[in-house]
Parts: sequence; structure tokens; C-alpha cells
Amino acid sequence: MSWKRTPPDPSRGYHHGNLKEELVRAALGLIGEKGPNGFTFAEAARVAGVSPAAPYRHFRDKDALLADVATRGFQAFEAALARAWDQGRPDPETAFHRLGRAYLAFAHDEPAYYSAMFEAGVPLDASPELRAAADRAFQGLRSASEALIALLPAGKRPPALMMALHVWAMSHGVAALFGRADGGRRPLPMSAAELLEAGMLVYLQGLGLGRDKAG
Amino acid sequence: MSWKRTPPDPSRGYHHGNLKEELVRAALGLIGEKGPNGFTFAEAARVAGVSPAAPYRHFRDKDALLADVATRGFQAFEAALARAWDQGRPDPETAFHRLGRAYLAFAHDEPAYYSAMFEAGVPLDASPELRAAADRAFQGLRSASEALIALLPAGKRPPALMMALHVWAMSHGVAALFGRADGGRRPLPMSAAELLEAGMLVYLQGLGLGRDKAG
DNA sequence: TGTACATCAGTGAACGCGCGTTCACTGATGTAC
DNA sequence: TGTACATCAGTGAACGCGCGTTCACTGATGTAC
Repeated sequence: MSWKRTPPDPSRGYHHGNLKEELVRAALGLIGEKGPNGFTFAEAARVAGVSPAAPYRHFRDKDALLADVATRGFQAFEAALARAWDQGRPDPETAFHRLGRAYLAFAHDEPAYYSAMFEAGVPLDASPELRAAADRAFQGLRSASEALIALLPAGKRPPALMMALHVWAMSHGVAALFGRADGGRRPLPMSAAELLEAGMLVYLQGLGLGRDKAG
Repeated sequence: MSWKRTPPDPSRGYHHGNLKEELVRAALGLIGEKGPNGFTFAEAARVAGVSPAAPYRHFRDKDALLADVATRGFQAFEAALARAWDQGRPDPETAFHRLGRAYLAFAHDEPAYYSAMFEAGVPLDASPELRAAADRAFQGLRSASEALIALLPAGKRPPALMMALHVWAMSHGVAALFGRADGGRRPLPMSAAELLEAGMLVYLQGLGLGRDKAG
């Protein structure tokens, strides 16, 4: 586990040199381990191998660190979604299903980021950077929705914003309820990714975007 | 606010008489105010007007109290859903939309229950009662799904379990992302209830359950 | 190239706080006879 | 109906703990000249 307490490292010297990054990594590890509320400022310092007062050189307080983690999370999230969408290549439907898988993969592979973003109760206006990062991530979903909607005949196009919200809601719902292996949850007859993919297929069909029934 | 610290109440006497219920009410109030993790055992005792050791007569520990709250939440949730579904009267589609509204109304009106159930990290196997209550609530969604599916021609029926999971995921997604007025979230062009209703209409359409397009 | 000095990024000790939990206790209630 | 006694549901003081945060400090680094 790469985030564990950094060894005494006598070579480090008085100045850490990279403490801010290290604190973020520590916070991610702790959040992943104990949830966003089990995480404490003091323990992050301990994990980073530094006195409990040191973090205050880099973050106003605990909430500021959490907000920073959430911001980085949204940035990584947006990048992952953009990579998966790949500007809708080779065609919007294919790209869209890749997008859905990427959403779940992010929630699954980066549970600490995901809970800092959506479950820790960090208000979006904790910082302008946070809000901007969250907005950009949502714009990714919205652009993809627009590209799909453009395939429909002019009279039958739903509002792209609404579609994006639906996509987000179903993705988040699947991720939050079934996406993490937090013991004691409900066993499923299929993987979360398959469940989301199936749900999205039905939804797209409902919009009139079905692949021909044998797809 | 009815859950606030009970007044000294000199008429109470040494025995409280109804402490267990009062602790649950106190917990609900605190969870609603500060989230499921801001809540503390000691403060619940204080709010109930009782010494910090008293709750241990009724709950093994703090987690047991939380699990009890979640259990009651699922029971109330199941009852609300069953009431809305009303055995599919007058017809499954109408009843189904009522069900969706009831889901959101519960999340909105009982945010403390809802977060104890889904956001506090209480494991479902914390107690058999909790698991049973959660299962019954889910069964409600599943029965409704079955009734709707029965309207489809035999060859085109999706698995009811899958449909129930989709319904749940989208409902939870909408509720968690947009359903509560926790400042600093995203402003919407429509209410959460409308958003869910629209999403469900598209989904049902995708299954072949559309009301005739002019609905 | 050397030196003086400002600034930066740490230390470590201390604080007050509220928490969860335990303990021996006691007042009130219920029951057997 | 009255009484002795077991049980129940509280009290209140105490504990050890880890937290967030502050403070005066100091070692390392960067910069002006």
C-alpha cells in the first residue's frame, strides 16, 4: 500500500519538499480505508511522517484539504470520462457505452476520490476551483448527451441537460448502491457495469436511440 | 423542532419510561442536522435529557442505535412505497408513477432516515431485522416491476429483478444528487420529482411500456 | 563567489474539548406470597 | 391488602483517548548585492 506511513527517511531533512502532495495521498488512503468521515487531519500528518502542525502550512484546515481532494477527484474524473468518450469516436453510441463503463470504473477504482466528491458532504462552493472542476466533469456528460441527441430527428429531441442529468443519476445510483464491494450490501445477479449498461440501453431505446433490436 | 432537548420535566421522575423511543427521535434530529457522522451518542443522551450512561441500557453502543434507526427507516420507507403503489390501482402505470414520487418524497421529507439507510455506512447485516426490513422495501419495488412487466407480450419481458434494480438506481441517483436542498449543490431547471418522472417515462418507453406518445 | 538576511516550511509541546465507555451506586417498579 | 425482595432503568463521576488548533521556535532555502 503505497500511501502507508512514509518510513523515517533520514535523508529527508528538515524540509519535506513535497508535503502538500503527500498529505493529499495520505488523505486518499485514509478515506479509502475508513470513509470520508473516519479521516482526520492529525492522522494524515502522521501518515505523511510529519508533525500535526505541519499541514497548516498547506491547508487552512481539514475541510480545505477535503475540498482539495474533491477538486482533484473531479479533475481526474473529467479526464477519465473525456478519454472514454474520445469525442464520440467511432460513433456516439459506442462511445457512450464506453463512457458508462468509465464512470463505474472510476467509482470502483478510486473509491476515495468518489466519496470525497459525492459522499463527504463537501459543498461545491467550498472553492471556485472545486465548482469549476465539477462543472467541467458534468459538461463532459452533457456534450456526450448532445452528440447522441443529434442523431434523432429534429422533432424528437429531448433537452440535452435533462438527458445528461438522467445519465448522471442512473450512473451515480448504480455506483453508490452496487458499485463498491463494501461487505454487507446486496448481492447482484450481474455486475454493476452490466447493470448500468443494460439500464442505459433501455433508456436510449426509450429516446428512440435503440440499436436495432438484435443489437 | 419537536426533537430538541426535552425540558427538565420535573414530572418525569427517576425513570424516563420511554427513553428508547426518545433516543431514536433525538438521533433522527441530530442526523438531520449534522449528517449521520456528526451525530454522537453522548449528544443524543443530552437531547433526551438523560445522563450519558443511560443509553447503554437500551443500545449496545452507538452503532446499534444507528442500525435501529436505519431499520425503522426501511420499515417506514416500505410502508410509504406500499401505500403509494396501492397494489397497482387503478392501473400499474399510474401506480408506478405514484411510487416514484413517493420515493423522492421520502428522501426529501425524511432525510435523516434516508441517510441512515443509505449514506451512514451501516452494514445491512448489522442485524437480521435491518436486513429483513431492507429486503421487504426492495421487494416492494420488485413487485411493482413485475406488475408492469406483466403488461408486456410474453416474448419481450425483461427480468423483473433487473428492472427493479434500475428503478432503484435511478431513484436513488436522483434523490442523492438532487433530492435534498443541501446548499451548494447544482441548481436544476426542474424539480427532482419531475426529473425522476421524466427519466422513468423514457425508461418505460424503452421497455415498450410507453403511454401512447401524446401522454 | 561570498555573505547577510528575509522568508519559508518545518518542530514539538501544549491547550481545551467532547467523545465513548465503565463503574459502583440508587431510586422506582413489579411480583410472590 | 401488605410486605419483602428481585429486577429494572436510571445517576454521576471518572477514565483514557485522539482530535483540531495555536504558539514560539528553528533549521533550510533563496536572493540581493
